Amino acid sequence: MRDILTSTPIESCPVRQILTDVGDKWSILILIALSGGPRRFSALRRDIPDISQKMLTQTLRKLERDGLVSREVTPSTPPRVDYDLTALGASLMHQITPLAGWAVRHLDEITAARRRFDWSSTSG
Amino acid sequence: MRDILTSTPIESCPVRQILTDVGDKWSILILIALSGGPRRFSALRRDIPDISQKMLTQTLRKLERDGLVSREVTPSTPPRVDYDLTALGASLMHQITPLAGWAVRHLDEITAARRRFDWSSTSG
DNA sequence: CGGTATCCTAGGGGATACTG
DNA sequence: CAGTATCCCCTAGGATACCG
Repeated sequence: MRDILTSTPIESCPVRQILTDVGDKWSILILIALSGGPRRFSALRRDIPDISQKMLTQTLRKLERDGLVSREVTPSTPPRVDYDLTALGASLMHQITPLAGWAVRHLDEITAARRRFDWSSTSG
Repeated sequence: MRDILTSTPIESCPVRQILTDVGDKWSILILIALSGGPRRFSALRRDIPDISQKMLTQTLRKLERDGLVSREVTPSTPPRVDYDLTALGASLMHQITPLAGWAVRHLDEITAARRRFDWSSTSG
């Protein structure tokens, strides 16, 4: 796998692309929220209480641009916008789920490692 | 899965933790390089040509702190430092590999979606 | 309701120089 | 060789205000 690094320009490493893409502050949270089914803008705001309106819009646009999320506008008054995972987005979440499982199983281990590291830096 | 969002404080969502952790500019690139076997500092610099010395050190420290990477110093002159994946790091990479496969298989699709999005934004 | 537009700041990350 | 230390820039992202 290491040859990915030399065989392709770094910028185009596919793993890196999706990890940095989905690794920003809000993307996965939105994707997780949408994995429960379609959701309106305001519903997403409630799902993720501490996201700002700006970042919700901005991140949704990015995910839409990537083809991971669909956006359907109903031009009523007041307007109504429904977001949903696309097939591509759903298939990505299918990959994320085992990773989520790993994270849950090993979070304690990571936390413990951090404590050890910080402790031995401080005192030893 | 959506209940992760409400059942726990957002900050502690485990998936988010590892994704933002490994989603920074250099982490996966280093982890990928190390998944080929142990590697010296200077070898990693060659593997990832455009990383700065500062960021290589800094990112390695973070990964070490997380318990994903081990660091072994041989105090010779000149000094020698070997980095390697820990068992935890290797098990993480085990989860990343299928994700990498997905990324490779669907990168074209994402790129196409972006072109469509950018095109329809520009022209109508 | 579902957005823009504007302003502003914390910190990620590069370049360069120095050290044991 | 494998790092610190310093400086400096740029952008992700928050707060606030306005709009159809």
